[in-house]
Amino acid sequence: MKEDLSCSRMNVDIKLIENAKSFLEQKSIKIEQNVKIFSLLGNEVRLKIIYLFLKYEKMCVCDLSDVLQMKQSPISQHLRKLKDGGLLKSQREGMTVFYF
Amino acid sequence: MKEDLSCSRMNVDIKLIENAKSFLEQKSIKIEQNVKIFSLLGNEVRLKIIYLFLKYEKMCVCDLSDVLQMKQSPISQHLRKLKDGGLLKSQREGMTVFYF
DNA sequence: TTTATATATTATTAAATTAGAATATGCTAA
DNA sequence: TTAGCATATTCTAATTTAATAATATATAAA
Repeated sequence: MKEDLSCSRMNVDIKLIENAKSFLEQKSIKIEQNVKIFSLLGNEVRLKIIYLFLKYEKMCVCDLSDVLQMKQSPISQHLRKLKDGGLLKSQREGMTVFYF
Repeated sequence: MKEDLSCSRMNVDIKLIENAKSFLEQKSIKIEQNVKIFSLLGNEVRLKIIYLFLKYEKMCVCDLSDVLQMKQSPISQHLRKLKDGGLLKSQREGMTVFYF
């Protein structure tokens, strides 16, 4: 065990280290899921989109493009990521696709 | 106004667009702060560190290095980011620096 | 003082993320 | 059918992020 330690300190709590490792192992799925969600929200454009939906219920890609003053392409890409991450849904109404 | 629109749709709700813009403007500081926090948590190593501190109160850089099985340098850098972001504090005890 | 240990910082490189341009797809209406 | 508009996808360039290696700093003990 000792060979794996990063520091040669005398008073290492090996129990703690092993305990902590298995704790992370247990939580690994939850952690991965949360990393995904946090990294989605950790982008300014995407967080703005989420804020907008908390207030406005639904908007189309054009609306978001106008509000955020960005090209339609990156907006569409961000929306896809949010949708893939389960944070948004979409619904087509004629030519227009609404997200909510 | 119309020239700024990304799409030439007929039934744009200009009021909505303008309202949404100023809404984001109002929230901009909060949004920026939250983006920062979310992006800190949106990294697997950093989120694991936070999980560990939710359970173990305090650990030193060596402990984290052993638990996460990573070199001391990246751990130290992640800790600094978390500290800069206000999510952790540190305290030196002799040669050892504890974070909590 | 010198030596050893824990942590921090800096520089470099590799990988991931992002915006925009170009193009493709899907729907509607003429 | 064709034309036009909204959205999606793909590709590329620029930026950001992260890990490593090397070096520096800080503390403690000999």
